[in-house]
Amino acid sequence: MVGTRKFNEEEILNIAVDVFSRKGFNATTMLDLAKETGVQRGSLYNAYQNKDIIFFKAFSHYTDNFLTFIEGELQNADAKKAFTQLFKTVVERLCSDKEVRGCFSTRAIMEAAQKCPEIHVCLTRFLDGLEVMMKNRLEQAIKDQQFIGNAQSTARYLVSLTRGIAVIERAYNDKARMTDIYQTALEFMPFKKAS
Amino acid sequence: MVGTRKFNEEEILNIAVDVFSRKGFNATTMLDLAKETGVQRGSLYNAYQNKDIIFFKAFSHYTDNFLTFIEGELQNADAKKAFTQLFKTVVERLCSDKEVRGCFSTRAIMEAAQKCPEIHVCLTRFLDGLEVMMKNRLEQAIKDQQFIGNAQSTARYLVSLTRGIAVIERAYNDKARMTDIYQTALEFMPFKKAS
DNA sequence: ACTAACTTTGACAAGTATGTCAAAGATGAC
DNA sequence: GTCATCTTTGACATACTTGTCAAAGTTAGT
Repeated sequence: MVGTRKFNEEEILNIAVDVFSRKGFNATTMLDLAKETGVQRGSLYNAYQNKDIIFFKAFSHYTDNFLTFIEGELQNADAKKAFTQLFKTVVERLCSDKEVRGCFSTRAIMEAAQKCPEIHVCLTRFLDGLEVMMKNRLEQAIKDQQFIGNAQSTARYLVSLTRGIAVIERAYNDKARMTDIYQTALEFMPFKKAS
Repeated sequence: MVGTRKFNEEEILNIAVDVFSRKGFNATTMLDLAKETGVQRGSLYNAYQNKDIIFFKAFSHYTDNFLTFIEGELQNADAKKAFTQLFKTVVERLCSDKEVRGCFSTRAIMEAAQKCPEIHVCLTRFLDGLEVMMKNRLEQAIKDQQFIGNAQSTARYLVSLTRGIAVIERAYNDKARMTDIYQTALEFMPFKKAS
């Protein structure tokens, strides 16, 4: 590669995720991104074509990380513990970091997905990925006789619940409340100890 | 009142709810609102001061309607049926109407609440209202021996679930999926027929 | 009919965001 | 060291949005 790029793409995308998370899609301008990344606006236009594409790449980057990270959380041999761990991590990721960050996939995405079909596809692909991951774990649990129910429906339900919790984060920014919610949900589910 | 206003406020607010629902808060301009309501931009600035205030009034109007409407849905003497009816109505309201409307309280609100504290308060008040309504119904169910559990936590959990379903609507716009989700959730809950 | 009080209307000014481009600056390949 | 190639930078033109205001229009009360 000649005339190489000066900035680190990974770094730029992480910052972009952060900015979009805080401000939302529409409220984030190219100037905002330029300021916060330290990369000139013109360079951003040169490297990516526009805001949509930066968002798309940032979101993809975020979801890839998120999914691979989450997958590890479901490893516990006890199904209920596995899902508890998953939700605990989701909540932690929602609340942690700088001030209030909110869930990237729920906030900015809703705005961006509307105007950009590619991003909408990216969103559903992410949710589908989450769903498949949970579904697989639930099927395993059923085999292990730790759970009885429809894996597909339950997975979709749990995905929906994670989105709901993300919204609650935005409204109340109260970790205890979010924890209470997923614990209540999991208590209702017919998990059993391995027999 | 002298020099009376020519437009009907109720009508304007309903249209505003619709426009904000479709476009989101930031993407909606005063010009959009003027075009769709048929009221000149200057008149809107005269009547309300800015977009925030129009949004605030529109949102309040929407939630007032929503809550009073929803309350009626919980009347069924059988607790499980009551909540099923509630979710059914929520889903119907999310999907019905013109094209995709999405949940006003989940989409535009997330954007607006961030920049405007008054709107944020309005949002939590709405969610709190929903929560109280559900909590009351759950307490009744406990008295009726139709449910066992913590009414407060369960109510919060169900509120979160309604938000999650609203997000799913945006992502998939699939009524069957949304129905499946709340049915799955309600099946998990320890409802009993009246004894 | 007149007036006071309010609304409507269109125009204006100022600020903000986008996207493009030419000139200048780097860098790897030869 | 030179060249071809890409990146960086700042400037520019365009378009959009906001908010304000004066002039004109309208209406209830007297």
